[in-house]
Amino acid sequence: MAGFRLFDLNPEQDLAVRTINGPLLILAGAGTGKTRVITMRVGYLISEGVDPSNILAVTFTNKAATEMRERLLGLIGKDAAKKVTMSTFHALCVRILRSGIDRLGYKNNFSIYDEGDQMGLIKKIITRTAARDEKLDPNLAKNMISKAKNNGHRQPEPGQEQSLLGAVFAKYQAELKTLNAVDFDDLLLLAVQLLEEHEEVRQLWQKRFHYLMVDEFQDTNLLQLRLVMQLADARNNVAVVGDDDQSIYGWRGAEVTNILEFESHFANPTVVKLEQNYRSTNSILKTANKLIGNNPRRRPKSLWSAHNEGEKVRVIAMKDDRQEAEFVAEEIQRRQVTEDAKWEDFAILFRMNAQSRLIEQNLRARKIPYRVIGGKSFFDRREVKDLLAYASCVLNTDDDVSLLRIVNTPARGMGPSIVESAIEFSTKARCSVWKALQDEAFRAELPTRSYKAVAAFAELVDGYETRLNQPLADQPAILRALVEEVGYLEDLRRSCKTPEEGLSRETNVKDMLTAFEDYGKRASEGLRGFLDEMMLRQEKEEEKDEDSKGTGVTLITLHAAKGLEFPHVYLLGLEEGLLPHDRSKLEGTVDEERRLLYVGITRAMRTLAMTWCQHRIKFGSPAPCIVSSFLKELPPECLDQRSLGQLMNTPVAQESVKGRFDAMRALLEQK
DNA sequence: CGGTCTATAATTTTT
DNA sequence: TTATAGACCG
Repeated sequence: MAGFRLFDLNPEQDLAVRTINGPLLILAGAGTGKTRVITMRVGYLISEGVDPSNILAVTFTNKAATEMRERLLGLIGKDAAKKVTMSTFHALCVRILRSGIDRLGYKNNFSIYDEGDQMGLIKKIITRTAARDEKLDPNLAKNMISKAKNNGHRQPEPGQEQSLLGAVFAKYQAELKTLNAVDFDDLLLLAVQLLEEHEEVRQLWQKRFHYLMVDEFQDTNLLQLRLVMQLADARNNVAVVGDDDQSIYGWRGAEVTNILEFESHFANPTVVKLEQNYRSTNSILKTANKLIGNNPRRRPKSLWSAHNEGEKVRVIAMKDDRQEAEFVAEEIQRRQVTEDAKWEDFAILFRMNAQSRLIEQNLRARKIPYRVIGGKSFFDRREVKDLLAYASCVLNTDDDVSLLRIVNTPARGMGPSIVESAIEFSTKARCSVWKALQDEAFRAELPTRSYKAVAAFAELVDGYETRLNQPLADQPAILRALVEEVGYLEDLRRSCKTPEEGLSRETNVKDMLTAFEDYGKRASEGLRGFLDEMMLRQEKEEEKDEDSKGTGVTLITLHAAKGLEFPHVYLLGLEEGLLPHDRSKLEGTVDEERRLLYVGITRAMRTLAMTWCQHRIKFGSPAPCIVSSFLKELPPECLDQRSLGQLMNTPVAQESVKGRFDAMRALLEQK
């Protein structure tokens, strides 16, 4: 590719882009142009003669992958960009597994279980396994199993098999295998196993990718590291980008040590630090630097900016959470007018989702448009899951969880008693429920009516399975026909309380069917591929329709805010117990809470206000709060600390003339 | 069988 | 306060 130019890169960015051979660690602080460096580097690789199809860029989220693809498209053009593999860890693992999981005793048409499916299965196993006096929180079990798997364990540790948790773990794994299903953790676990244990598979993939790039490396867990190590061949062309100071997913299994001890995983890497920040004022950056400097075990970094100091970071004490919400809403409303700002320029950050409620009320009362990021997944919707379950069930009839979900939806005479006995039979015969339903020995026990219902259901599924698997089958049409034949939409409407709800659910189903048709036009993997994509894209409600983007004030948790930036940020609830959260002290993860605040602070471009309350309503009743200990770690010279009362007494005109005078007064007030 | 009542617990959530 | 899960009753 002739004429590719590296423009507007600072010396460190330039080094990161030009270092193409051997391990490379890019420590990219917040707002240092990370994505730009990654895409530029891909462009540079290609300009140096690397075949784009030999490049693999891995991200955590679909959103990041999409963004990178778009940026790359603008940089190197459609043809080359399309050949670069840009994928999430999980999607990559699906690709690896679809073409080789049979070596591990699964069938290549395996189903993918999301957390809901996983939970259902675990609950079932617990009730089946636990003795009468034993209890196990399914949620806890799920987390423990997930943690174990993310540490590379496919079964309970020796000695653990006797405990209920160990037994459940073992049974869960075994059951998944008979169901020919894998959960999200398995995708990584099994892909790593496949690569580690099967030389020929490993070589195949190593031959495929010569240059690896991993984004958000601080969030990788043990398995993801192992995956990268397996994919890297002897050339070890592994470039990772990340920031240990922004590692906030330790509780989900992320290993900060992956990035802290990069040198021990990939020998003699080039290490590049990106410290020039293009996002924030120096007041904000100094505040962030000082805070994070209190963390032990980090790669020292110090963000700086060519911007000026900017306004001081405000720290405002509130009487209570009501006042806090009122203040933020009022001020945003005022600033939107007086500072000629857009609603989109403001973001309100908090530790817990519960904190957003009061804010929402206040914003609504003032008719301020806002959007709440996070919340429930689109895929948690009943009708969406039902449709996916129908599809999954027909593609992999052994998928009990999906089968049980739709076996009597809509009602077709397959009531709980039949289902119960089918499950019982399947447990005894150690087969899937589907096999049980087909087994004459099982059917023989049933009364005539039930027998007929089972036979009809079996015929239905069987028929569609055959139709779908025919070569050149018009799969979208077949899926549509299935939905039609079972009368799903009618049943859905009937089960809804209001017509509006029914309509919205119906629309969701139709949208999915349309999405499948669209998928068929751009991909060749058929319903299986579509399902994979759906399962791995557990996107949230608000991400679904693009037009909802960019409208209004953003309400978001600190976790979800990583990677985003806003001109004006309000960071709420800087209180001991909230941030750092009480639980973090118990679990000894206060460092991570500090990083969380660090992430929050570094989201702000121009102004940042942090608030804390003397009282906050917790679980219905007001509780006294004390200011977060983190606040003492911030540099006083960058702060403008006051109580709300003091703020109100400041004339509006003076407020915009912040500077020396304010600083002096703040100093005096501190005493 | 399905709806309603009551006890219980209470971060964060990329796939 | 509120969400949710399991118990309980019509």
